Formats: sequence, C-alpha cells, structure tokens
Amino acid sequence: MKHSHKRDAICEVLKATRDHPTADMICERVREKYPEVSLATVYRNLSQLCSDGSIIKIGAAGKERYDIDTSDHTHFFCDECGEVFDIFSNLNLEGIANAESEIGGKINFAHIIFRGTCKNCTAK
Amino acid sequence: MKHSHKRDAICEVLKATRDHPTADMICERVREKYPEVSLATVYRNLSQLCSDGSIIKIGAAGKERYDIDTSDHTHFFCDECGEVFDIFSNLNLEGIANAESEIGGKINFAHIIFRGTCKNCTAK
DNA sequence: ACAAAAACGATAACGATTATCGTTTTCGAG
DNA sequence: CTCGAAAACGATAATCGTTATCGTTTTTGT
Repeated sequence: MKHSHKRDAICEVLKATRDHPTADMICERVREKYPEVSLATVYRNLSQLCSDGSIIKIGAAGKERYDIDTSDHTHFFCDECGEVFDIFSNLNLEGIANAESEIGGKINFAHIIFRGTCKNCTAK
Repeated sequence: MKHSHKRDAICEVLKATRDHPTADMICERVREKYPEVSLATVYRNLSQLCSDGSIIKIGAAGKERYDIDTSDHTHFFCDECGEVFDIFSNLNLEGIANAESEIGGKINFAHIIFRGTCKNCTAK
C-alpha cells in the first residue's frame, strides 16, 4: 500500500518504539519531523492504516492505543503507570467450544487483555 | 449498602433483564417508573454502584454497558446486532505464568471478551 | 504541464461521560 | 414532630477523545 509522507512518518513512529502510543502521543512524535502536522491528519491516517490492516487498535476504553505489530499477541496494561506491554508467550484458552454451545452462536475472536503491575512499578 | 429510590430503580432495571443495558437504556427504563429521572442521576448512581462493587461495567469501548451479576463470568458481543450475552461456561487460560515471567510483573486480571455472531443473527 | 485524486490543516461537530450548582429530599438526634 | 446536616436530585455546562467538514495544497499519472 502506498503512503503519504505523513502516513509514513506515523508508521515510523510506531516502529520506533513498542509502547503502543495514543493518537496524541503519535502526533507529538510526528511533529519532531513535521512540526505542522495536525491531529486530524494523525487520526485520519490511523484509521486508514487500521482499515488497511497495517496497524491495530488496542481497545483501551476511553483512549485508544495503536500497535504496528499485527501478529498474534496479547497486551498487558499496567494499572499503576498506564503503560501497555506486549505479551508474546503462547496462551491457550480452553472451553471455547462449551462457551459457543452455551450461546448457540459462532465465536470469531477471543480478545484477551491482562491487567496488573508492571516490572518497573513492582520495583518501587 | 443503602439505596435511594432512584438507585433502587436502577438496580431493579438491571435485575429485570440480563441484556447489559447502556446508561441511556437504563435511563429510559427507569423513566417508566420515574418519568422525571435525569440521565445525570443515572450516571451518578451507576458509578456509585460500580465503586460499591454492586455492579460491573463491561468495557465496551465507546459505550459502556452494565451488569448486576458480579460473579465470575465472561461476555460475548454479537458483531451483527450489538447485543451482549453472558457466558458462564468454565474457561481456562493456560500460559499466564509464562506471560507473567515474560513481562516480569504481576498479572492481576485476565479480561476475556468474545466476539462473533449470536444465535439469532446466525439464524438469519 | 496539467487535470484529477489524494492528502492536508484548521476547526467545528459529535457522542458519551463527568462536573457544577442551586434546589429538594431524606435522615437522625433531640 | 422538628430542624439542620447530608445526600440525592435535575438541568445543564463542560470535558475529552474522535470524526466530519471544507477550502487549500500536494501528489499522481498521462
């Protein structure tokens, strides 16, 4: 897929750190290269990249975060500092078949999110 | 815990159906008994009941839903009709220990949400 | 080189939720 | 029962993240 300069810059920001930034964090960082960039442009491109499948939105109620790693992995939200971390360890959820027959429908995704206290915050 | 009349009515609405209504759905239903109730009152009481631990909020990005069943269960969101269903089947998530050691922190909750097509919508 | 399409920045609009504030209701001690 | 304090209320303004609008600028393909 083709990218405009600003859209490229957004992808680079997402590649540069793995901290799952919010739209305004991304905007700030893109401004280091393009100081004039508008938050609207950031949002416009983020939703475009999501439709593309180039990036994913991490459903964090109230404030979305974005991840350029679209491979299968889960996320850990630290309740102390609010940071989001990737988890690549294999997880296996048993009982989906039963859940499916309980509701009598079709389960397409099991969305898993972890919450707790991260390494840094535990250290304190 | 003590309840005002309106707060009671909200709990009754939540007990009456198990469809995890949103704040405005709850407001409409409370109005059948108290036509003058304000949406502000509904929100005020809902967040109070959440702090109490009397009810839970089901993190559905963009529009919260509420559940008076605080027992351990998961939720299934139908992508067709938007309805939310309870799942009481036992689920077992393997690999949490590995995930925990991967991040080096402490995992307190594993929040699981299912998405798919419900019984009714599959029938169509 | 030039027209059409895409992208842009500024800003208004939006929808869900929260905060404010003056009034009303409830509660408990006397 | 009464009276004052505390809680709850309704109306509405404010907030916050996000999306839509719109006139301008940039990119693209021929």
